[in-house]
Amino acid sequence: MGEPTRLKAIAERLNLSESTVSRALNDYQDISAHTKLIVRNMAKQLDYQPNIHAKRLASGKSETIGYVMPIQEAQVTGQFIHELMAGIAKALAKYGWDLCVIAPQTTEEELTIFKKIARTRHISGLVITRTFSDDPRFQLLQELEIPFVSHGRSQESRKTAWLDVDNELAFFDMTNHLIELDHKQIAHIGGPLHYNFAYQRRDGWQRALKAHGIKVPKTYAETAELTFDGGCYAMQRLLEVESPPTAVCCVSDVVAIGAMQALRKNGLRPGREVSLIGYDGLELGAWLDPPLTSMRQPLQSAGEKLAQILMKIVERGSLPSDNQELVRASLVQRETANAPISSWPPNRTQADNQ
Amino acid sequence: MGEPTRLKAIAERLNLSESTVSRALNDYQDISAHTKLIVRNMAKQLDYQPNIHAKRLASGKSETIGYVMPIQEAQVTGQFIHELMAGIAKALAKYGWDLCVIAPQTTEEELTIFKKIARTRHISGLVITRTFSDDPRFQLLQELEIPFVSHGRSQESRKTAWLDVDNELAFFDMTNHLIELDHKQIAHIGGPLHYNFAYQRRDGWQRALKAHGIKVPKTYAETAELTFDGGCYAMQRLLEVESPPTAVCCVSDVVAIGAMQALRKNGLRPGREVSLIGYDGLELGAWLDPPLTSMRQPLQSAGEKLAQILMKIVERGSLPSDNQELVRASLVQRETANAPISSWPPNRTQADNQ
DNA sequence: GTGAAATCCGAAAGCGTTTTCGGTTGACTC
DNA sequence: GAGTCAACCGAAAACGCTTTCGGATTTCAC
Repeated sequence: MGEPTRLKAIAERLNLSESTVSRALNDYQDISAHTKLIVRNMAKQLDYQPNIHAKRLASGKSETIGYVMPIQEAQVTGQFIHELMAGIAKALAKYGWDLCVIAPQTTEEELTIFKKIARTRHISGLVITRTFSDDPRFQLLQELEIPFVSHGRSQESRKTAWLDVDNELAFFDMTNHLIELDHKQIAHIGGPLHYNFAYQRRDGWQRALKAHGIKVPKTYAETAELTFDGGCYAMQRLLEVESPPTAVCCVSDVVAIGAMQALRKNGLRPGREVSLIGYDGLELGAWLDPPLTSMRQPLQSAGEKLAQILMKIVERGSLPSDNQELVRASLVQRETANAPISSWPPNRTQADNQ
Repeated sequence: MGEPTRLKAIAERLNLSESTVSRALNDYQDISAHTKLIVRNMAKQLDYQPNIHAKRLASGKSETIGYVMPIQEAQVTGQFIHELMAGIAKALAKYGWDLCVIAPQTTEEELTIFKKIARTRHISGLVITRTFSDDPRFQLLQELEIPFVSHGRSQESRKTAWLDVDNELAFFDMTNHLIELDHKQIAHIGGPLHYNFAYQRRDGWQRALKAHGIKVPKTYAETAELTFDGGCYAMQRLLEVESPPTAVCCVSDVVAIGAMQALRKNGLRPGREVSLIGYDGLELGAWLDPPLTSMRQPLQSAGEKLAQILMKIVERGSLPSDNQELVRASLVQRETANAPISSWPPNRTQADNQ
C-alpha cells in the first residue's frame, strides 16, 4: 500500500519545515491560524498518521495504559472483565491511547511486572481490579510512582484514585428491599474477608437490620468462598440453625446460585420458602429457574470513568481533585425475592421435641 | 527511582561502544562469546530494560499484536474472551511482545481501524475471533497486508492462518454419544448461518445420523439466535412437531439453557424425557438444575497457539507451513444426556385422534 | 613471510518525531 | 526613523536504539 505519509512529505508539499508542521498539528500557540488550517487539510488529504514510536520516543510519553487482568480464581469473572475492558478501551480510543493487557500468572509475577514497568515506563498508567483489603499492590505502585486507578478500594486506598460501587449502600438497599417485603429473618452469606468488598457488604446488611430494629442470631452471618460450592455449603449451614432465615443476602450471584442449589436439595424453592438476592446482576441469573433477583453495577461506564481518571493523572503528573468516585448499584428484580410464607420456617423446636 | 539504565551506561562501564553492546544483547554473530557474557552480566546487574519506543522506532518492528474484541452481540462471550486473551497474553509475554486491545463499536469502525493500522503499522498483527461465513475482514486484512490469524474459519480462509475447533467432529461426536445412549430421534438446534461454525456443527450432526442410518424429519433441523430466548423458542417448536425428539444437539450452551427452560415450561425434565447436549462447556452449566452436558474446547491453550502462529507470521513476513490447526472438543459429561425413556415421546397421533 | 580469510569491534547514519532557541518579519509606539 | 514588541516560523538538537560498513587484529594456508 505504499509508504506511509511522513511529516516530511507534508512539509515539502507546503514549503514549510517539519517542525512547523509538527507544531501546527499539535496546536502550538506560535503557529498562525492560517498555517494550522492548511497543514491540517494537507494532513487529512494525505491521510497522515504519525509514527507512534517516534512520537513516544521524542515526547517521552507512552499514551498507553495497562489493564491488569485478575488472576483466575473466583468464578465467572469473565463477563465482568469483558465489560469493564470494553469501557476502558472505548474511552481511551477517543484520545488515541492504547490499552495493553497484562496477564500475570501469580501475585509475585504481578509485582515483578510492576517493577519492570517502573523502569521502562512504556506503560504510563495502570488500572487494577479485584482489590483486597490488604493489597500489597497499592504500596508498591505508590513507591514506584506509577500512576494507577483501582476498581474497588483497599485499606491502603485513602490517598489513591479509585472508582468503586457503594457496596455498603448496595447491601443496605438490598436488605431494605427484603424488609419491605416483610422479611424479618434475614441472613447474609458474605465473602472471604480478604476481599475488601466483603466487609462493606456485610456492614450494609447489618446497618439495614439495625435501622429497622431487627435482631438476628449471630449464625445468620455466614461466610463462603466466592464459588458455587461455597454458596451451597453456606446455605446448607443456614438451614441447620435453630430458626432458619426467610431471606438471604448473598455476596455474589455465583454464591447465590450455589445457595439456590442447597435450597433445592432440601426440597425448598428459592423465592418461596427462602428469598434470595444475589449481587452482580449477571445475565445468566435470568436463565435460572427461578430467575435470580440481584443487584447490578454499571460496568461499561465504570470502565470509561476509570480510563478518564487515569488519563488525567498521567497528564497532570498528580492526582486530580475528583479522583475517587462511588457509584450506586441498582436492584434487578427477578423472581427469587418475594414475601415470606406462613409455613416457613417450620417450628423446629416443637418438631424436634416430638 | 532515578533514571533508567541506558545502553550508554553499559557501554561506558565496559569501555565498549553502544553498538557493540546493542549487538551483544541481540546475539549478533560478530560479537565474541566473551563480550556477550560480560555485557549480559552488566545488563543484568544494572537491571537494564531497553527503551521500547526507541527500539521499535529503530528496528521498524512493533512487537505488538492486537486483539479485536468482538462486538457484544451474542450472550456470555465474556468468559470465552477472557480465557482466550489470557492465553494470548501469556504466550506473548514470553517474548516480550505486547497485547493491545481493540474494541470497535461497530463493524464499520472495525474496518476503519484496520485501515489505520495498515498505515501506522504500530500493531504488527491481529487476532480476530467470532468469524462469519461471509466475513469482510478476511479480504480487507489481506489487501492491507496486515498479518493476522483468526480463531475460527470463514469462506475466505482457505489461504489465511487460523486455529479452529473441529466443529463438525464435535457435533459428530456429540450425536454419536446420544446414539450410543440409544437415542434415535435426535434433533439439532443450530445457529444463524452467517456464523461459519453453524454450518459445520449442523453437518457433524447430520453425518453421525447418516453413519448410523438414522433418518429424522426435516423439522428436526431447527435454527435459533444464539440467545436464551432463541433456544427457548426453538425447543418449543421442536416439541410441537408430530413426533418430538428424544434428544437435542444444541449449537451453544446458552441456546441449550434456553431449551431447558422450554422443556420445564412443558412439564418435561431435561435429561429425562428429552436429553440435551450443549456446546461451550461453560462452567455455569454445572450450576443448573440439572447440570448441563456439553462439549468443551480448550481456550487458554488456543490463545497461546494463536499468539505463536501470529508471531511467526509477523517475523517471517509470510505464512509458515503450519498455519492452520484444528483442535478437538471433548465431552463434558453432566446430567442432561441419558438414555431415552419409554413414555416419551407420547403417541401423539393416537392421543390427538381421541 | 606473504596474502587471504576470518574474527571482532567502533563509527556513524539513520528511525520520525518533539521541542527549545533564536531569527526574521511587520506593525506599532514615541 | 529608531526602537520595541508581537507574531510567526526554521534550524538543529535531542530521544535511545538498530544496523550497515569498514577497519583493525588475528589466524591460517601456502
